[in-house]
Amino acid sequence: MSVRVRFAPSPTGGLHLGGVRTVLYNYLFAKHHGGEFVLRIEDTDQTRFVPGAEDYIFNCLKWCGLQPDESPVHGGPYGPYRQSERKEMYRQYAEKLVAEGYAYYAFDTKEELEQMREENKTEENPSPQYDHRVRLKMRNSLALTEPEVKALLAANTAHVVRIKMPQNDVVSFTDMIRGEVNFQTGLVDDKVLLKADGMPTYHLAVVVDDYLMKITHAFRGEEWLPSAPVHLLLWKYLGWESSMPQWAHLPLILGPSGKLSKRDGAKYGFPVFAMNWTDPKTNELTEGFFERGFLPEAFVNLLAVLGWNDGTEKELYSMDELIANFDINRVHSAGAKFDYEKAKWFNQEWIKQLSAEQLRVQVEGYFLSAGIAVDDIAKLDKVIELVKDRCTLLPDFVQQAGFFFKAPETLELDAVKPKWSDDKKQFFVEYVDVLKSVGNWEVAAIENAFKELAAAKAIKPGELQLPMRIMLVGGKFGPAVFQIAEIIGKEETIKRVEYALSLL
RNA sequence: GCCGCGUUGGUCAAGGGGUUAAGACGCCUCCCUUUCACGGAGGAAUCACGGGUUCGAAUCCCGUACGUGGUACCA
Repeated sequence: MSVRVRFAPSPTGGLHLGGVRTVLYNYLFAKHHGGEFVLRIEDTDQTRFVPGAEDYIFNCLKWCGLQPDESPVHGGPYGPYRQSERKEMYRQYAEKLVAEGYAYYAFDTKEELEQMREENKTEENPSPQYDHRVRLKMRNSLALTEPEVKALLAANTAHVVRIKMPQNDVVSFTDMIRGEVNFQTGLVDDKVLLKADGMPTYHLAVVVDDYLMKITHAFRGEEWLPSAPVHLLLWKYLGWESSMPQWAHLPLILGPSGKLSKRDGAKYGFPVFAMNWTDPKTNELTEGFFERGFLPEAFVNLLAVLGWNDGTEKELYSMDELIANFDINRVHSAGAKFDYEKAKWFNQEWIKQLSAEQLRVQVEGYFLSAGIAVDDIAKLDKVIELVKDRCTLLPDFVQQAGFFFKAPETLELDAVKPKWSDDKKQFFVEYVDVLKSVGNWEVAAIENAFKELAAAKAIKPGELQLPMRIMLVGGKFGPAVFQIAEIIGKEETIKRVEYALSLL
């Protein structure tokens, strides 16, 4: 049977690191086994609908190169892929469970539930559950008589369907990452399966949809582990046990102080979402890796090895290499703290690894938004190749290479002035004349002329190189000066030197 | 509180009874480079704690501590 996995986000906001990594592991596992990766939208909570969130998720996946084989926009044989559009499919299963005694109707109002929690609340038990200890005291089809229940139902009384968790049972399963995990059913509450509005909760929906969509392996975040016994029981009660997927609960990605939250981004200065997300209600912007100047190759790479390794020392992987090497059994069971410094290192490595041609479009984009026009693609490629070793994030190219296309607006003259002298000024005045007569404009000629003149004036060339650099570049950075002079051309070199001289 | 999961340098981590306990990021020193990087050579830094089991424990078992998640008609 072909491998089928799914990622099931709820479209309520930005897609953060952990979410992308969950998609990634799903995707890698599916592709490694030649299977399908399904994207299902879990939008059963109508109160949390956020416009734009679904499109946003697709954009992020596209940027990351993690395209689903089946989804609301890609289609597929098991649709619809939006749970809100599958609403009618769930009720029958909930009813079946009630009919067979595995679930029951509950008519408790919000107020009644609150009251129950309030009354049972003690210091020892700050969050009382709706479970076997209280269910017979509540207003549900277990506690009420049959005529009472029928009457309530006939009167269209708002009600939910809850699972009836066994009082004394142990549910266990083998997690692909953690091994055997056990739960005592009596400690788990009677989760709502079908809400009063007819929508299923996550618990019913995952089981029904995973079954209907023929999912073979279910990977999700560790936060789902505590409700796993509910899902296991549902598979069993619905009679689908033999087609239950294999589970893997992925470790959490932590921030500098505990669970990674979008607040950490603002607080510690690093992005936590894949792409920029602006909350339509609060207008609050949470920064994304894309906008920060990360390459998708690097983003995927760093996420892949945050919690997984193939047992070798390899750390840099292309998507194809990840697909070839990924093994869910080698995923760590412990949560991993996200390290932005290392994330930047991955990006730097990928910038070094990609060719100028592969970086060109993105670099040009940053140039354009910085007001730098690029007229010559061959020149751009040459420049990218020359400076990419000193760029960590894509916007760094503006600083590191912008001066090849546009004269620096400000010169860091403070780096020159302390050691400036009339002799040095005279040197540059004469050097400009020499440059004007250089016929063969290339590094060797420019550099030799420089050194010869310096020797003639008995000034160490090294002391003149920094001023020269500031004149051409504006600051103390960039590739070899004469290399820069060659690329920006004779006319421009002379122009920049003369301009700088006018300021000194 | 209860339940689940976890715990190897600051961070990511390999190793799963006998190792000088890999490697990477970051940090420090030096070399290269008369800029900044890249690159190269070194360095500091680790098995949470306590009991077992064993000739021998980072590795297996139990307990404790700590972290983290769950305990919603949210996912």
